[in-house]
Amino acid sequence: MKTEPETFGWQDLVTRPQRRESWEGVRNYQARNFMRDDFMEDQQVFIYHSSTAEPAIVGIARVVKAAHPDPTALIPDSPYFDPKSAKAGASRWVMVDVEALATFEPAITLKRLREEPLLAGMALLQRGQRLSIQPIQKDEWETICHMARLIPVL
DNA sequence: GCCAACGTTGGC
DNA sequence: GCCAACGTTGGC
Repeated sequence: MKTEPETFGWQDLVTRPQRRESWEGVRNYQARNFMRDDFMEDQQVFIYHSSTAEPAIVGIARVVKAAHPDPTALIPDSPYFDPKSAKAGASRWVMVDVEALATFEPAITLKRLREEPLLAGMALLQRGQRLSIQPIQKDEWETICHMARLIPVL
């Protein structure tokens, strides 16, 4: 799951009550469908910082609540307001709730990801890939988990 | 700030 | 339903 740390970063998640937050604001159908169809409770996800000086995978979170309607689509003042949802009277977007589990120390930079041959096929690294929610293969997950120390968040 | 690569919109 | 114009993403 990508996020811009200036808006909502790993440290923000870690310092939330119970280290949990609703992942609101995803406004792309394909990304939404990944959350809706593929995100099971207890599943683990990588959190990635984008649009920052050192883009990197920064930690692992766990899905604590599967996809449910994202109400920010109905709030006119929200940056995630969606007129079509408002007109229909129901949000067409979903969010999942996640809980911070462990921090990569050091964070695994995009540069290092690109340098790892085993990750050549990883979705994130493909040309033109911009989705804020992306699938990852089990072997890619394992490879990445071994690229840095994992410090449990507590 | 540039710009490639998409995704979305809306006139027809 | 096509597709040009426009908007967004995100690394660099």
